[in-house]
Amino acid sequence: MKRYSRKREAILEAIRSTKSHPSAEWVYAKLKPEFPDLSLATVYRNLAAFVESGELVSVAVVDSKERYDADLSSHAHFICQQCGDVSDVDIHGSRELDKLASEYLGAKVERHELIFRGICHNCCENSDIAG
Amino acid sequence: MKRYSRKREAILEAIRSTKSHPSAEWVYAKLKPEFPDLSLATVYRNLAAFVESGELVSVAVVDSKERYDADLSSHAHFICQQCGDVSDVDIHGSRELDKLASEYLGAKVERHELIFRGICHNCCENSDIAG
DNA sequence: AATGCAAATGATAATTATTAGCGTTAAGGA
DNA sequence: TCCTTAACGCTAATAATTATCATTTGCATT
Repeated sequence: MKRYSRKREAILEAIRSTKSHPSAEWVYAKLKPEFPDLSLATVYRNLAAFVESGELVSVAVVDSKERYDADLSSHAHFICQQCGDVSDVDIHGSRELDKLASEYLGAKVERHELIFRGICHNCCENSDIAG
Repeated sequence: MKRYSRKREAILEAIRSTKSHPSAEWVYAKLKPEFPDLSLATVYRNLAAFVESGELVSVAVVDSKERYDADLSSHAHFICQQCGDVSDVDIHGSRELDKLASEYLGAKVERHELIFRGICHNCCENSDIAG
């Protein structure tokens, strides 16, 4: 039977509170002050459970670290190759695409993800100054 | 100065020889018989160098393992969530998309990747038999 | 309120892909 | 042939994630 857990709730809320698509480590650091006895394992455990249950989505792995998103609407992402920042791109993927791919492959296509890569606005400016 | 290396050539050729989008480990296993003194570190080193130089592309990380592609044309991929198989989907991404995202973000968008996820044809059939 | 069961947790050891360090080998210009 | 150093093999190190297990705690039942 599934039981209530204040920490679990806080972990979900932490992801929901930001558009930065955080990592497990980020969540841990954010909640540690409020929950001094929080264990990193609990963060990993709950994040995995939330992805499993569909309440969170894994967006990408950036610098070897998995990044999560609580925004379940179909949208694209941009990843800065310099600073690792992950941001939303409001281009909505159509179910049509999944259908197209499904017919092409003869597979059961459940979803797709669209990821742009490049250098973000901030990093562009900074390299301007440096260069 | 860059020097010739038979092993390096073989590593690139191994990736080029298949549409399976192999991992470093796969390349190592494939070449080990022909090069008994091949080191796994050499495979990793050369794969990273090829990605750096643009001769290979990193497609995705599947089951914690990085997967490579020698097909540099812009195309999408499908990843089976059951068996980890990675296959091509001949939907070509347009430069228009990158431009759109670039304007949306004010960033320098270099490329994008489109990844479909689901259950591949084979795994669908097998689960039919099993169920 | 006390009790009992199993879910949830904390702490930490284990796992594992990848990278770094370092001494050796060998490509290829002089 | 000699010399420089790129490329290599070997292996230790790194680091994110997972597994293990003893303890804690939510909550249904008494």
